[in-house]
Amino acid sequence: MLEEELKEAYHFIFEDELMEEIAKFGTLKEVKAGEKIIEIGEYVKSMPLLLEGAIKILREDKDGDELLLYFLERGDTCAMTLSCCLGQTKSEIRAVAEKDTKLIMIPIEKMEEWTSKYKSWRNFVFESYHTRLSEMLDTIDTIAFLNMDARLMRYLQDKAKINGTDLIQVTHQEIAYDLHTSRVVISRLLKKLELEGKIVLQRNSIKVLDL
Amino acid sequence: MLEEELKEAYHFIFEDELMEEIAKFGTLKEVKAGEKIIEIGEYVKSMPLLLEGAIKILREDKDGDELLLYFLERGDTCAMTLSCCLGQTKSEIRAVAEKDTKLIMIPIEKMEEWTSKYKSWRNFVFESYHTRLSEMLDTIDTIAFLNMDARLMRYLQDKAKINGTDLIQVTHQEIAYDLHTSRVVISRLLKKLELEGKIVLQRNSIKVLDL
DNA sequence: AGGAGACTGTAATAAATGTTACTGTAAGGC
DNA sequence: GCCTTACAGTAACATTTATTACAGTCTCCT
Repeated sequence: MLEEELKEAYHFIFEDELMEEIAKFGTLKEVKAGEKIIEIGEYVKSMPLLLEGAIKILREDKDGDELLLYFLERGDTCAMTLSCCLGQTKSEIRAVAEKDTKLIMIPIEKMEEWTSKYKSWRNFVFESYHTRLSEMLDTIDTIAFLNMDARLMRYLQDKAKINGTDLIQVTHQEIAYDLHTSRVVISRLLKKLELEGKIVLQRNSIKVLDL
Repeated sequence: MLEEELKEAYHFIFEDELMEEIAKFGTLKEVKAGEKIIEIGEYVKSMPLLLEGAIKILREDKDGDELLLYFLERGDTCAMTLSCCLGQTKSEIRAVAEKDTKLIMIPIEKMEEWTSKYKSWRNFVFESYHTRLSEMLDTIDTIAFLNMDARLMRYLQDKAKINGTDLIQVTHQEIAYDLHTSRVVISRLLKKLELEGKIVLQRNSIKVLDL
């Protein structure tokens, strides 16, 4: 069953022999929405391949407040974690399941081995780094170039897309945490977006119209 | 002569055989301070290894305004460019020489070859990605978590470090460009920092005291 | 039913940043 | 010297974001 899902998500990328190795040495991990997967400062002993679900990656400031960096989806791996594995350093980010999620965990010893052995694996790793750097640039653009209302709108759109529905289950406070601002600011801007006809507000959820 | 500088900067990292290949296939490129090295949207046909000098990496918003991402120094390579080379995509950033700079340009065909052939090269590439991701996180922290006065102070310290002197040759307008704000804001904050005894202002230059 | 706690709306105010406008001064060309 | 231009200082004002405070409503628990 693991093999099937693995195949579905990754057989376009990896050669058969590597697929077998992954199935052999990887272990399945299932996480419920909201559960923490990696904490800042932790040593990472295995690398995740995402089979199903979604993960949000967060950064923390010195006061313990958060900032959402980006989401990971099926077929993604966490280049940040990858980076930690290879460098044997502590995690610089926190990872939390956005939905119920299935992962395959690859022990780091295999990473090095596969890197020299399989071209497809090397390409996957490079490709992951590339995607992640692009995503980080996007994050920087959003933070540096956009006002809070535009950031909020983008956040809602991302969230809608990730969850595959325009009805987002989230409180104002949670949004405030992700965008590193205060609940009052979010409530105010959400109300403005509602008046502009872009969203509809309900208790504990938001319907995104403008998609 | 190229070989000597190359050796000085990279012989800790690369095995002898690879050093020879680099010397053979790489071409020396010299850039004066202020000169543009890579432009956004350009296809990159070779990868730079920094021998000497410093490069600043910039991002641009839709109005053409800039934002400084980070500096590169000796021994660094531009993971962003690397990423572009491997993926055959356009550059997402602009690179400008911060000081007079010497580079070795590696043709991209060699990259793929060396990646499978030399372990030290693979490690270098992975290491570069790791460093770059960390640097990007740092940039995000600075933008997202700090006020403009703290960002300014950090900017001045970085710049002093890169140029190896506490007397920075720069105008308020240039700083404003790098930090993506206006000249007036920078002048105001610089004056405040001067009153706090952290810097001394002169025409076209700033002396950083608090280091 | 009643109470506690989470969630939302909103006003009032403060602080940070952005914008416009004007001044004075230094440097370089003629 | 005189003119032009770049650079820096600063005031006045606008906008954006942050903070504090409080009220109203919904949900769940007992």
